[in-house]
Amino acid sequence: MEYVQEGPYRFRIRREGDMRVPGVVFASAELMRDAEKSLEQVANVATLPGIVTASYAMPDVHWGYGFPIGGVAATAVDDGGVVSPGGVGFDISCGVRLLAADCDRRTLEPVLRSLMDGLGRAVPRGAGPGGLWRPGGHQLERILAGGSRYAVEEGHGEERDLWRCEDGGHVADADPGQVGARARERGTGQLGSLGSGNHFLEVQEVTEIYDERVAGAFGLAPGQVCVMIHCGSRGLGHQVCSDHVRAMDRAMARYGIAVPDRQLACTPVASPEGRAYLGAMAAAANYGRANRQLLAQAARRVLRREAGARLTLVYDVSHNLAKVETHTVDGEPRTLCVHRKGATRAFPPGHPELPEDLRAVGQPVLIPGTMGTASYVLTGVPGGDAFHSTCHGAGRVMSRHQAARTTGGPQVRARLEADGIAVRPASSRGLAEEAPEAYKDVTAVVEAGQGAGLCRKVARLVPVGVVKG
DNA sequence: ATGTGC
Repeated sequence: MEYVQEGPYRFRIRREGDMRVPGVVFASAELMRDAEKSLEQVANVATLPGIVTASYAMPDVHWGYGFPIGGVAATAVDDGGVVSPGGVGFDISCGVRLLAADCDRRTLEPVLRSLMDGLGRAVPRGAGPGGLWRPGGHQLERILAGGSRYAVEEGHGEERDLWRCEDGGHVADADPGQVGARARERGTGQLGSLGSGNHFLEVQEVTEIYDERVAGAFGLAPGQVCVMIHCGSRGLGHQVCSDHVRAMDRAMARYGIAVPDRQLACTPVASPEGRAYLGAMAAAANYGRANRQLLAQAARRVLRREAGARLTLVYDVSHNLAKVETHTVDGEPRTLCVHRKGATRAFPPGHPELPEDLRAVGQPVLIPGTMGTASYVLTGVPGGDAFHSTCHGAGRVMSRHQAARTTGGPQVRARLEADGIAVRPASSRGLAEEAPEAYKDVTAVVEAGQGAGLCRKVARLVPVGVVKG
């Protein structure tokens, strides 16, 4: 796939063939070498009906189901624009929650071992069922409609948490009726669990602040202990995606839509199938939000008991979601369905959807690294391209299989512990698959995002202890 | 990501 460099962190794939818009990749020249493998997918997305401006790729882009992971695509709702489950991904509303503790790393040191043991016991993880709260009666229905808001109403959190959640903790327009029986069955036994793969709960330390004013508004200071949670909607989201991909695949032809890859199955946002998917997706997103809310409560209990520390929510944001938003296109305000898959919303200062106490500084953007490396807190910037979006993490360079062949669980654990990082893994193989060298350099990814004018660095956090899915 | 496959 051919491309031209347009700036130090910007590359363009020229519009040709069935592409309706060009492709734009935000990356350094070095990251572009990894990105090259998924440019075909960036170009395929550019053919979708109603797509506006460009098919975007973030610096951590890699191959995904239909759409690349690290892709952003917006379609015009009033102009036949489509919605595609592949543009959200299987793990609907997968995202990150960051909590700040009222203590620093030094005070934690003497209790670190018992703290990690406590977290290891308290946090359900790994493949399959097992969660903190098995919803009974109409509770699952309420979770699908109410997300974190309902979890807090049921006593799993503080009212203030909701101020610091994207969408106030629950996505409006959820339609639980579009979540099938199988998805519900899978979801009932997994609420309040990390899952597996790159999902984790980490105890971290703030080691660097790049912007004191913004960090202060986020509630972050040097040396401070934080807890970062990265997880999604488990089997429920996965089943919702599978069910609606199948339905759209069957319905697509009736709308006269042809796509270069079946995995791009889509129908107009305004079609019954499009509405059904968006309603089910919002319900799965609410399940994902409640999931992170419950895990945060478990972390709070353990930190209180083992370290006498209190956790305050910094923010909770998804990096797998489609949302109907208003953006200016060619000088006109347009209603767009913005697909962010492995891409994080990054609203700039002054955005009306931000809570009042964050309005002056912008939205916290939470970027999880790998087990052995740093994570970052960023903020949105004025004029940010790609419909106010940026990267979502390091992004894989090695397949799971390749990583497990290269190293073993015990080696990964030994290396991390030599670096002073305590590990509580779900499985040894999983640990090997998640070896830091299987990922890109998260620092290079974040630098490229900032260089491209998509976001700005606020703080760097390093792992102290990892509870691994 | 995922009861790691249709």
